[in-house]
Amino acid sequence: MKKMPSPIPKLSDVARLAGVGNATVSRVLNGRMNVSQEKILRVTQAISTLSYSPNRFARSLKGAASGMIGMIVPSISDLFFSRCAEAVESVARGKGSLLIVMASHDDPLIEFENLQQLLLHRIDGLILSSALMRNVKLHKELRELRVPVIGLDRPLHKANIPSVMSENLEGAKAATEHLLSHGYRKVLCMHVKPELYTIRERLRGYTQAIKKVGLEPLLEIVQNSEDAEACLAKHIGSAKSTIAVFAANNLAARYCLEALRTLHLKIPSQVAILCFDDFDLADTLSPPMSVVQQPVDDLGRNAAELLFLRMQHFARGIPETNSDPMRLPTRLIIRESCGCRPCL
Amino acid sequence: MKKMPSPIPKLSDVARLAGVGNATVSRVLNGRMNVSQEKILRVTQAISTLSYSPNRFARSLKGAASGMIGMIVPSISDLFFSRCAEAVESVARGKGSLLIVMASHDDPLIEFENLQQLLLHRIDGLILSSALMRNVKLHKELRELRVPVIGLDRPLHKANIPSVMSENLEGAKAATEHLLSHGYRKVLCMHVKPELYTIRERLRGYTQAIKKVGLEPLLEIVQNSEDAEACLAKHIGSAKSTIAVFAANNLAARYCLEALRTLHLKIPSQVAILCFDDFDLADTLSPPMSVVQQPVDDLGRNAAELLFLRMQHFARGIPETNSDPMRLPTRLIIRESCGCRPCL
DNA sequence: TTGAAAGCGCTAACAA
DNA sequence: TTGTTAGCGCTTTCAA
Repeated sequence: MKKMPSPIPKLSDVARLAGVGNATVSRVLNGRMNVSQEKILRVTQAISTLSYSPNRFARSLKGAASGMIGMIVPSISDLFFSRCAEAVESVARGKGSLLIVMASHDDPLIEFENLQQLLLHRIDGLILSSALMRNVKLHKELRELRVPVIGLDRPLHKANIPSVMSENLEGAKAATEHLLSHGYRKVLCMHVKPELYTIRERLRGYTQAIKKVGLEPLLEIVQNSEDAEACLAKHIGSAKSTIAVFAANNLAARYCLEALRTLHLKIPSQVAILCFDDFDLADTLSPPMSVVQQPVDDLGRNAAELLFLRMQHFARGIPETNSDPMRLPTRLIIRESCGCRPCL
Repeated sequence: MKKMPSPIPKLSDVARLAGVGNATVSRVLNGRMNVSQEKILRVTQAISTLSYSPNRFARSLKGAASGMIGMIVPSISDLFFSRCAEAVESVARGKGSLLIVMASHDDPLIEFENLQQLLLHRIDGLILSSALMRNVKLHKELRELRVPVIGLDRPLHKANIPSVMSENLEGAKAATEHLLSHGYRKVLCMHVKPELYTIRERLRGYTQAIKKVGLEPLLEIVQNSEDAEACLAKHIGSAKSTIAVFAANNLAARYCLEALRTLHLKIPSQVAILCFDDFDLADTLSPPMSVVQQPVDDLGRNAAELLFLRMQHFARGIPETNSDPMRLPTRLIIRESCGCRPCL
């Protein structure tokens, strides 16, 4: 029985059709200079008539880059990370790379497994929002990696890895100062997950602003809307005047919002609120929510661009020079929930 | 100069250390049965002491699957698609596959390029929320693909490809019927992008419900909140009683919500509203929004599982039998915006 | 400027 | 049950 010719054309098919050697086709493919115009033409024609495209596996087996970068984030469906991922994908697309996104669900073990998977697939680089900052094992692993890594939203300088994040401290400080400028004497800070770097930074910013005016910081962890209710009840009890809440992220804001509804408290006349992290309906709520907006797209884009730069350096053997985090400024978006009147 | 031994161990390193032939290592790696217990042990030990893992490129060059599946969606940061993607990623992870997500931005050209990219990387399968249903070129392309494809949210039966989606028509019908059951005589349907299959189906469901009670359907395209305002003003003008709005997706609902706020109209006493697609703060709004909830995770999971099934069949040469869409039921979540009282 | 030929790391057919 | 060996499709010396 005769063997059918493979339906998928290969380099040697192109060579045969063009009447040249394999090496010449390869040279044309890779833009090497030392090929005559005539053969270049013959080869390119053969390529297009066969609609040939090179087999990436064979190339990569020979040492070429895989053309894929990885990204590990706590959650794919979280708006913050999905927007970052979209920005990263967009940059990657421009560089001819594909993006593989994996979710760690904030579990260091899953994160580690994801990392292994990505390495097995020989990604050329990695963007990592690491689940656990103090994970010594991971840090060691990362430092020994044969692949450039950029941190996103969470720092990795302990592993000597550069990262991109928002100015969490400054943003929180500005937000708190804004609330204080309204004259509120009682500004509390509701937050979740204080173990996260970003949250800790925001708490620090809040605390700095509060202490600067000689007040005492009121830090409250809220795990759900009931917590928020209790917290609100506690603080509003004695207050004749408006109290203010700085929510350290939009989950905390959500709990607070639910609590306010349950307690029938008016925003901002009884409780003013301002939260870190913009969210989808912030400007559609009544009243619209004032927020600290993170430059989400820029975070993703910068991380991606930094990564591709590192990958270039890495390929040429240029060592990492600088692992200081890149910090992007936030924007304070004043709407109405903080007590400001709508200004059009 | 002596050549440094490659720092990355290969199969032959394992073989040498274990004192066996390459083929034996390969057999152990692939779980072939005909290897003696003793050698299995020696090989596995050698593997772990070298912490060896096989080179995927070499394997794939030999014809093995790439261990990657692709997913093309209009937007990565859209909550609906990102949640689908998360579900797909989770299934893929369980099957030892990686997921590559690309955004088409609803542009058929980008979608086509993305598809080409994914094919060059030799994905084993594809989940596709196609930007253009009538794209003949794409359909032809898809039918000739050497890779199994599953549609998601948007049908591809014209390309003879199975897909997974919500019961858009039935969900919209039930929602409209619910609004009608409140006694509203004027139930309009605000929508965006009627060219989308899902929207068209929802409009059909709405229309069926309206006609069944002898009313005239009132279909209104709203591109922004000003449109929604105008539309609302027009319909509420003569109405002494409450009017109701069925928003065909959450974007339309958002425009409507903004319009209602601008016009100082009360929900649900003056305008009742119910929308297709749950969204993040639907239950935190005042009043909480009644919605038609899509089984987002199930959509993603089912699409992924269907894809892996197809991939298995495909590998064994079993032809596609059935390209009927799989339709998952929606849930009507009654909150307060439709006029129902809160029931705890 | 060109082509022949030697691998990249793996799998599988074939021999032993 | 084993090991030897010939490729998978490409890139890259090396020699012409």
